[in-house]
Amino acid sequence: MGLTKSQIFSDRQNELAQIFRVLAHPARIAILEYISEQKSCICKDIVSEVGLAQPTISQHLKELKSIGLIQGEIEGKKVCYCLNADKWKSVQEGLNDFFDQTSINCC
Amino acid sequence: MGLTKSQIFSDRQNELAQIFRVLAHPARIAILEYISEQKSCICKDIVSEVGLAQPTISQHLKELKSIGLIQGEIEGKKVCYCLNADKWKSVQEGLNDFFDQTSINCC
DNA sequence: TTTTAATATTGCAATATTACGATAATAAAT
DNA sequence: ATTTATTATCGTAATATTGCAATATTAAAA
Repeated sequence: MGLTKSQIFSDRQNELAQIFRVLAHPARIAILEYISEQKSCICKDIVSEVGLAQPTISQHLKELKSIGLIQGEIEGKKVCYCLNADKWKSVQEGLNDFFDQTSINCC
Repeated sequence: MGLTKSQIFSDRQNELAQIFRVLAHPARIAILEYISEQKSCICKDIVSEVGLAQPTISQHLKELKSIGLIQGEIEGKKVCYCLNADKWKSVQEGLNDFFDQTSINCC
């Protein structure tokens, strides 16, 4: 079918999966790495750096914004993207909680 | 198109994305959590616990196995699944490296 | 105010993923 | 040997994702 049955899972499970999903594309990894390396993080520069078409990058940026990992500040006709440090930290902590709580209790 | 252009990204970026992709489904989160909670972790039990059809669970288990997060031991006609503790730890460390290295250097 | 530059949105084609019925494979139980 | 139980695989339908050309939007520059 292709339709994830989200309703049978807990909110926490769906939220975790959603975070993983946003990170589950090499272009979005590359964008995050590039943004974090640069002082200036203009969309146009991301396009040339990553090597995908501008609408494609814009779409990936939208997904990263959807969970708050990055934020875009409008500066004239440019948009300056940067990481959201607080969200970045809290996502990392959330994932660590998942890894820690899913302890080993093997057969 | 629907075809990720993996060749324009680094191995590391593709590998990270691949790990995130495998974790990016609530059923697989639920399976990992359930396996870790149980002493015995037979496929049939996962099917009743998670609430998806047996072929669907089998497919999800295959994906989790593909990156080594779980392993299945054949016991007669049953298969006993458990977490791979070493891989679990190394994946967690790899993701933490990514989060730490992607430092904040904002505009 | 027209042009130019930067970014977002829309529409669409192609591939990927999800889910499950049907069926195969395997091994224990009868 | 046949049946039963457990898991894996195949085939297929439906939804999701990826990527980009075309176009819209917005604001600076000329």
